Amino acid sequence: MRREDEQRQVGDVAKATGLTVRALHHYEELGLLSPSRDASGRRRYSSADLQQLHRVVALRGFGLSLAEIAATLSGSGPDPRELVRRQLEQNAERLATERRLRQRLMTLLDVLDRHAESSTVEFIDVIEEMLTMENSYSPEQLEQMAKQRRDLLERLTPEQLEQMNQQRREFLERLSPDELAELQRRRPGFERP
Amino acid sequence: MRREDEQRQVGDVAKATGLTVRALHHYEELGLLSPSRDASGRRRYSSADLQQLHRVVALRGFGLSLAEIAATLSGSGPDPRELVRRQLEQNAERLATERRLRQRLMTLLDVLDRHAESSTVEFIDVIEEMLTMENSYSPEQLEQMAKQRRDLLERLTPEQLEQMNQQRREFLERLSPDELAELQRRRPGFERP
DNA sequence: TTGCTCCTCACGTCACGTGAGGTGGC
DNA sequence: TTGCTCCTCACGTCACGTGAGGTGGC
Repeated sequence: MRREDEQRQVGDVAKATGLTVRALHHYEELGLLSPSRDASGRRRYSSADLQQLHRVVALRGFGLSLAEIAATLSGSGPDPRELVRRQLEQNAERLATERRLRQRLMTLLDVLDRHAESSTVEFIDVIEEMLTMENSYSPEQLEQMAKQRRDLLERLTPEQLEQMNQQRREFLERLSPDELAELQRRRPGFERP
Repeated sequence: MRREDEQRQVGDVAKATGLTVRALHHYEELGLLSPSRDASGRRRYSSADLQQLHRVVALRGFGLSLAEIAATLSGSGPDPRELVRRQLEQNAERLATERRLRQRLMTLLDVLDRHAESSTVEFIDVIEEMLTMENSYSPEQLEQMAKQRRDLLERLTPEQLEQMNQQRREFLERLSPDELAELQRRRPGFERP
């Protein structure tokens, strides 16, 4: 019999769980796991160790930090419901952050696609323009604008696209000389209508 | 005249931008910013420095790392469109991760709310149960289950809640002795129907 | 003897936070 | 002289990644 007591080595555990050996060492350093050692000093994971490890992995999967996991498993952490609610709050914040970023990126991509010759210099110019826009418009207005743009672009026929270009030309023609100068100052490569 | 050439000190810049002095030092260490120094060695930020700083902040706002910002501003980075597309991909991944986490957390909160006496021990037990569930059910199934549960809970009348409890009792009665034993093994505090 | 797995340091990552200890400006 | 702002180290954070250099097991 190779393994008398079903004690796995660290490499086996790593393969079975998808964790790295280093991660297992790390969890042990933090006291989350305490496998025994054999005569030669090698770690031996019993089924109880594996169960403990699964708890760690489970809690990590719910977004807890390793310190929070240690507190939870030792019973010194906050009430479970409270814990989960906090995680949900943090998750909601991160979701909101990522959604805002997505809005900004999509708007930026729209602008870049509209702008044929987009060198890096112009790219930065566009970004600065977006910044000033974001400072002068409310987030709701910007979100609405981005949404409309996306909805439109998704269902555009060639005729509609031509119509858009027509509207753009009309928009440019309605600008006062001062406004046009301002636009050209901010966009050096901008063609006159 | 206090400020002859409109050169701001690092503290002024920090206040005006909402960044910390340390962050400004850090950007300078990375070569993102190079304010001049006055006779006594203090940093002086010209309007050109401030513009450069605004570019850094803008790009950071689009999710770029400071190294990516350095590459972009020096022109050695990838094409702007490609850059934005990559950011969108990473953003989509993070969004998906956060949405999955949210599903898991809400399902967990549902289970905890259903479970009156939720000590930490039982909490971990519930989590382990969810883990085995997640391994035996497909993500779609779980998502569907969580969704249904949430939709239901949002519109429950007291009568419907009683009906749910009734269904739960019936479910438990339909279990074989073996299945019931299994359930009790996994949930020590579980009451018999 | 040769691989293979294991061991223990110990530095690196990323964007700063946080003192420590000291100096010039108003 | 007293605050105030500034300066430069330099270590800490978080969850490991990544060698380095060495030893025991099959």
